[in-house]
Amino acid sequence: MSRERVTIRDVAQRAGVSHTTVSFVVNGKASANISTTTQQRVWSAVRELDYQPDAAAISLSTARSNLIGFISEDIAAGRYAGESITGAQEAAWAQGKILLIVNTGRDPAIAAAAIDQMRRRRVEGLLVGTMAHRVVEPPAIPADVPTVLMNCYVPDRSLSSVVPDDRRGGYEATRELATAGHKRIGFVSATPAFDAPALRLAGYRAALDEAGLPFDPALVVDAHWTMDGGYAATSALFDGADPPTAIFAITDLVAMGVYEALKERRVRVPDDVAVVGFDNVEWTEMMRPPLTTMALPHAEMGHWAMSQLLRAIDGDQTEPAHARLECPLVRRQSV
Amino acid sequence: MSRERVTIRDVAQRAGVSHTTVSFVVNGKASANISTTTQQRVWSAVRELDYQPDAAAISLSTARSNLIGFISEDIAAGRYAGESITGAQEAAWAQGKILLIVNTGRDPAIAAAAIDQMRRRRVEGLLVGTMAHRVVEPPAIPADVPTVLMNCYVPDRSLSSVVPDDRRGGYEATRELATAGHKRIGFVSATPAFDAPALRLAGYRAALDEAGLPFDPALVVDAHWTMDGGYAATSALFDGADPPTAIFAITDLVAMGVYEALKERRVRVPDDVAVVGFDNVEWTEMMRPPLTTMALPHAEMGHWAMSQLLRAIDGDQTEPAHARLECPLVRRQSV
DNA sequence: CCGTGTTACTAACACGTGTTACTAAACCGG
DNA sequence: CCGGTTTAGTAACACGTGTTAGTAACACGG
Repeated sequence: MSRERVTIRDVAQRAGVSHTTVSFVVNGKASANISTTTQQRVWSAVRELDYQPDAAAISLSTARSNLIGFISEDIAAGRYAGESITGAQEAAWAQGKILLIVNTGRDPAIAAAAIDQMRRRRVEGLLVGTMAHRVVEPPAIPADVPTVLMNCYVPDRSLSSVVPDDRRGGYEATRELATAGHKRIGFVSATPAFDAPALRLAGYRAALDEAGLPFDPALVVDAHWTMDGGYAATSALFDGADPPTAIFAITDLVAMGVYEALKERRVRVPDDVAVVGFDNVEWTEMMRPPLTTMALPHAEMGHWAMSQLLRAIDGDQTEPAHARLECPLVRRQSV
Repeated sequence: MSRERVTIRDVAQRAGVSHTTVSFVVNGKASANISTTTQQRVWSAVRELDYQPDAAAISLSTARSNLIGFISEDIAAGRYAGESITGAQEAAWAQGKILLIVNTGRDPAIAAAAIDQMRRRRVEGLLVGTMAHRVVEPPAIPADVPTVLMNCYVPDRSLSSVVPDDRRGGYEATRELATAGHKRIGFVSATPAFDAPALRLAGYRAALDEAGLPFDPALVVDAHWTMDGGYAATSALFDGADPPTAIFAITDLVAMGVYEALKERRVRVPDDVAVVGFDNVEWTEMMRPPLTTMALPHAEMGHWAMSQLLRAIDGDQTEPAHARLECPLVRRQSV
């Protein structure tokens, strides 16, 4: 309020040089031009006046904003968005880029307005993330701003994207159970419009094959994507003949329902039946027993997406790239 | 990449007017100046060229960035940051302001660099949020950028702040138990360097007083701020003479430990002992029975903070303001 | 003393917008 | 037809930086 802004010209005046010289010194382009003594004079003037270059002026002049847009579907639902932001920021920070974040709350109007804002702000690239691994409509993004999708992808693969490797996750989860000696492994699945279920099922079958176990359709039950769903599906499984000795649950939430059903039947975990979940949500370690589960690599996806984006911005990479990131197995005590 | 940016001058040329006229029309300052027909010509040129004003140029020219800085301590820990962001963005969106978010991860170096960035970017205001309700060092923010603290405050109250009303939360939690007829209400507390414990304890005592119940120090036990802490404290309580019939747990996490200890002793919730938690973390509804708890108003704090900030930016409010926001009781089945 | 580099800078323009001060034309009452 | 007022617009500058092209001073070999 009190004092005016310090501009590059104030610094120049104080150092007794032109503003051009200050610009050269501050931006490190002084190597061959400016004498050492002058550079020192400039730097001390900068320090004395506490000079901060104006980002807007720089953007205008250089046509580089150093801004990265981050559009998230639902930033308040669980930790996923926070983790991707953390990962993305970490990769961006070193390059002096900063994140402009908009939470759309799944409202297409807000999403459209957000993209507009991003264009006005001249973001150098765009990160778009969804909560669940799924296919999305190509967002209405101008072709000249590089974009990377997180946890989702477009049908024609024309935009870079990074997703969790759900198939391998399903494989590893099942293998963990097979390795523990289980012969009858149930899969409590669910069928929303996401990609995860089919992929995890494929991984489940691959692991059975590898272990020489037969695939028994009776062991695969569809549940609702909820705790009650897991409860009901497990009950059905155990009401049938020859129930499983291990269960792979499509989701930690579903696994919670599995636990409920098992407890009700006085079936102990992991002694009588082993359970593996998926997602590694924050409360899995508080389940009794703590749930062994597959972690979703949100932070890693954020990091990968940003690294890829930075490459695209620098022009090092013009073709869209795609990655499937590993879902690490988190061993706890349910197997 | 292909086509050049369309500027205000392109629009002007297409509409056959000066760029000044376009500026007037676009910014709605044309009321008394520009004829209706000219305005229409300008608007259609804008649409035909898909003109988007350059935010950097506007910032430079008007000295208004329409940016709000948001500095968060740990954006990936739980939902708290996501909720505040949602609330803050909601309030900012209507005014065309957008959020510049930095996650410090509690690293003072990053926090300092973040504030530097914010200054360069000419943010119009700053929101600073912490995970736990506590006092903080005044951040090194230039005096001329309005700031609002979320979930924390500075000792001298020189910066606006909004915090949860933990005292009232403790009061309501305890009253809920007293109203249900409980005469001996235990308080499983904890003593980290946050403000919540003392405030909630004060509320607890106030509610006891109001209900005409005596304060018995033996019913207040200190636990670690963990699940095991809650377990140990509860065990101690029930090993003593005359155990409580209800427990107010300082935290949902602690309440989880309380549940554990009660289950082990075959004490049923809520039939034998009622429990109330605090925080309303996402998995409370998955506890058995679902936990009655006090919700932390993160989204509301974000909203309040942003509204306050916008008032300060507009100059409507020059004195720092402070708010304590209610923690709503979320009734489930543990009482 | 002359030409040729080299060193150490600076003048001037560009970036895209907002805004103030000014003008040319039209209108209007007498 | 004339002076004043309104209408409709524009020229020119400001914002703060980056950058290109150019210059003055000096060294140096011949």
